[in-house]
Amino acid sequence: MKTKKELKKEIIIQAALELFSKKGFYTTTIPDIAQSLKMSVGNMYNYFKSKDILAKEIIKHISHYLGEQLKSINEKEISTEEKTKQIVTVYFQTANLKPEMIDYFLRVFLSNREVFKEGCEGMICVNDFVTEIMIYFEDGVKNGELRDQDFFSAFGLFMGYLGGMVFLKGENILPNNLDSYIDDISSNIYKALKV
Amino acid sequence: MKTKKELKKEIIIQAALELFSKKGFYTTTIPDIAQSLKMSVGNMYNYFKSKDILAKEIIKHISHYLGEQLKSINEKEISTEEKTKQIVTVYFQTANLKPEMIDYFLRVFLSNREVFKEGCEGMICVNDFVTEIMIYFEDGVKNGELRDQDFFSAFGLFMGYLGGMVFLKGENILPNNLDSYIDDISSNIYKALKV
Amino acid sequence: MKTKKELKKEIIIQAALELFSKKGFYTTTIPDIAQSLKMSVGNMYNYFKSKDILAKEIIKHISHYLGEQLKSINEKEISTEEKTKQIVTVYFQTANLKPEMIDYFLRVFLSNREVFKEGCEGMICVNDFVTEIMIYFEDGVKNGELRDQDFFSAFGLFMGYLGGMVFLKGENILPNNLDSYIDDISSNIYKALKV
Amino acid sequence: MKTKKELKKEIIIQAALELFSKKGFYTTTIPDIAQSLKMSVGNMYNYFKSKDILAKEIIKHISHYLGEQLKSINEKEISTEEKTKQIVTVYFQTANLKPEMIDYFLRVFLSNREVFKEGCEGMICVNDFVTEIMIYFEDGVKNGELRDQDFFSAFGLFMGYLGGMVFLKGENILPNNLDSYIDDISSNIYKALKV
DNA sequence: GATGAATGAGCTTTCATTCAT
DNA sequence: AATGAATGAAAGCTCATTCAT
Repeated sequence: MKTKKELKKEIIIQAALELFSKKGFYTTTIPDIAQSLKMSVGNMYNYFKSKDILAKEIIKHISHYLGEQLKSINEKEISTEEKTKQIVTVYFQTANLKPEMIDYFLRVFLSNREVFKEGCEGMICVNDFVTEIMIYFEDGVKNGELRDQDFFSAFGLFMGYLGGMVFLKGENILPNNLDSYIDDISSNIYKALKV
Repeated sequence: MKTKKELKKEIIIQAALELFSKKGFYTTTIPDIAQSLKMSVGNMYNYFKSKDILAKEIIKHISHYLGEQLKSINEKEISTEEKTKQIVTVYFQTANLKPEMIDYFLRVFLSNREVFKEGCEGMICVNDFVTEIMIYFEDGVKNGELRDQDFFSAFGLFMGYLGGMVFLKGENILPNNLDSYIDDISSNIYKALKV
Repeated sequence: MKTKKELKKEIIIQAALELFSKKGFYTTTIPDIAQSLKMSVGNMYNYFKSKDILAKEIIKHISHYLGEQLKSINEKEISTEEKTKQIVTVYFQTANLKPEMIDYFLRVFLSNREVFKEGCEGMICVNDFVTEIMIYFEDGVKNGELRDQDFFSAFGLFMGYLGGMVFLKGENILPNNLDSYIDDISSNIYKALKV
Repeated sequence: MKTKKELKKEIIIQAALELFSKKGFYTTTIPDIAQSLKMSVGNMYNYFKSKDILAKEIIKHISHYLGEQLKSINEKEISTEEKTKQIVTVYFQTANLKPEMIDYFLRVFLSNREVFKEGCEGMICVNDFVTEIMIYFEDGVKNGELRDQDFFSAFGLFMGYLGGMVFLKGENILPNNLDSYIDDISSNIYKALKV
């Protein structure tokens, strides 16, 4: 069971996540976060020893959340083609319902290497999420639906494509909402990856 | 002919581009840039009135450079399939030879929206580049090779995919060098977009 | 009752007032003020959000102080002639005992309009003080001692004259101390204003 | 006859006077002045060795100009009462036609002591002007119209009063234009000074 | 005389972090 | 756990002045 302290940490993570994703890492200050929680600056440091550490906890939190979503898809008894569509759907749903998560991933985690350099080497901090994509891919290859190409080429396609679309949406460049692209995009991806 | 001042501006742009892409926008200071050029801080401001303005000039510079590359491909009398491959090749070549450009695009321009908000609305600052992708796509549709889908879906695929791969490379996650993925990736993209 | 923070703000106001009036607004730096209080520069900003805001608080403080002095004179049951003399006396006393106040008024507030433009429109920031002069004048007119001329003409005489004398004193141009002029000056003023 | 250099110096003085009086001494930069004259920054320094020196030349220029005006009044064969009125008139006329002069006097010269400390000790830089006021006063005493009081008390009244009125005008506080106050004010002054 | 690039000291302001309470 | 005052380093930017041309 979660301790009181753990619960408060989660509340802080959520508030910080929203601010970082909206305003950027460097333009969000610790006082900003504290104030949004009506908490004192000093007390924040009782929960997270530094701004950087907080940032790293957030990306782990996001990775865990997304990983859980994908896991439940991977466990279904459906074709890889269908899984592809469901993953795209879940990703866009998250972008719609919890846009701060995807934004954080794209604009904070991927962009501020210096912050995550120590403590998130490789893909440590997004392990939960990457692992599930890997499982999706390997299952697809095993069951004969997907070509056995280099995993990273497939991963780059998947993540780059989806990230790119959410990014374009965030810039108000897309004429339609994300959902309307689900068919096109999952079809594009599946065509690219299938045998 | 370029004035002395214009030449110096380009030298500054190059130095700043390298530092921003390597260390990030907020962690690179004007003194950093000045020092790397053995120039005084004050004099920097004779060329660019603010750090933000410098950042915007850089992205325009990059967009122009990439746009020119793509333009020469678009003008060739070759199939869209071949163009696809050449675009991927040029992009990865740039990522190899001038990695700071792609990095800047991915990690500075796309991530620090507050910096580019004013002055780069929509895609103004990357117009040269986006236009060429648009031409590539429309030509492909016209000559019957590509499906007539929403441009942004295609654009997101292209840019997200390539950006994602370069990103993974930057993280030292890819086991092989970028060139070795050219065939896989251009083939994946073409499969995704063709009729 | 005053909070600790309010008390500290007053201490800062006093220190800044002394420095601004002695050295001028632009030639006094925030580090100067902080150092005179053995306080850190950053902490100054916990009390006043900017140098300009500090300057505005100071003039309000002075106006309030002088206003209170005049108020107690206005409330006395004495002739306007006597009031005139007492006002001159109080003004010169302040110039002697708290010269920084009169100096600030003359040399910082009246001279650096760009600083006080926003937030001190009209006479907002010196309202307490001006109001009492207005009451003095109107009472004098009502009781038949003073001519009913345009208030500003009378105000300009009063304030210009007194300010001018203090200024001359500050320049070490006056051969005698201010007090020795009280009779001459209050008599000059009264002669100028009486019916 | 004036040399070319002297003429150019006067042009610079006029431009600087306008800017200093409008924007203040510290908020007007040498580039500002140079630009307003379409002159290079470096060349400015061929005429005035520093910003401070320029400021001092300007006040001497103003004092000379006003002194000439007063001199012509002092030389007239008219009563001191009439002279009083003419002096007020000339002062207000200047405030209307060349407001930058009076503004400079009030807001730059009188307020930024640190600038004029060296080189304008006492009243050196405004000697021409003060001398004429002194002559006006002494003549008035000699011919029996004015009381023989301390000169500075009279001077403070005159200058403080007039300065105060122009100041109030500059603040848009006076409901009427300055000319309409001439009678009131010269009468107030004369009443204050006469025997 | 004229130009304007170059210098560098110094300013205001911010902010992660600490610490006394 | 909680507060928020305090610290101090560092950032972006300005500007009087100089100097090579």
